[in-house]
Amino acid sequence: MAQQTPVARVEAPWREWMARWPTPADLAAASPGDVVRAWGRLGYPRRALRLREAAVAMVERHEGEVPRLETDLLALPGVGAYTAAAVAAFAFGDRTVVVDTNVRRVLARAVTGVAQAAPSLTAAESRLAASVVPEDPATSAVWNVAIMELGALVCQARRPRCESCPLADGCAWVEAGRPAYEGAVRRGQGYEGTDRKVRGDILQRLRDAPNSLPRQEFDDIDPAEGRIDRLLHALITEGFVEPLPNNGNRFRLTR
DNA sequence: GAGTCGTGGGG
DNA sequence: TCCCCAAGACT
Repeated sequence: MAQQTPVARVEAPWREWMARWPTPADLAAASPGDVVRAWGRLGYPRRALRLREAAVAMVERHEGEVPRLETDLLALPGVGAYTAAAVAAFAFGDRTVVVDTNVRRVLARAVTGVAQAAPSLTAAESRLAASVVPEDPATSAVWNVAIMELGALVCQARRPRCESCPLADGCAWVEAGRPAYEGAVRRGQGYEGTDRKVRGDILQRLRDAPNSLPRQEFDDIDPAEGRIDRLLHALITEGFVEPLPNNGNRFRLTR
């Protein structure tokens, strides 16, 4: 849930989710529509589908348990390098190299001396991150938590709190006078008028509908000819939506 | 490797 | 108001 979504916004939906589906087997038994509804407006709803698929995989391949090995975690749907390392470290205390946006920013500043990390993770960053994780497993687990929290709470993107930072002494960025970022500009995401916005609007209506909706219910979402149908069918292909078996003009979240 | 994929809040 | 950014993953 926290992939690309602020942790503070995740907490409430996460608690409800865990109360409803405490184990992988519980989640695996839910329908795609149920999990997409419970996901609500957290964003990137395909994460909800993948989380459910991961639960299915855990039941099938890991006796309903969350696997401990990073390689097994990586093989789960929706689990990439960051999440696999994070689960192995935070849940099991193993020595992994956790590199998320917070860790990247802390290392960019404290070690490399620049205001922010590159737009996407580079090989050099991965090497740097690996080189600073302590060898001892127990110590490394604490390290991973600490550097990530430091980035989230102190070494923040918009407002670095260098006054209260334990690394301020010896921070390369502070020593350089906190120079502004001069690198490739992250391309603006943009949202209004994009496919993502329209997809989001379609899904929101389907989440809010207790049962199914006729195709015309989406007409006012976007004026472009054919766009609604194109995106609606993409959502069907991706497993979010299904047409009613006996009426192809009505749609609902997948049951 | 660049594009795509949601949504909301803080500066 | 607008813009940036948020515990990334996948194609």
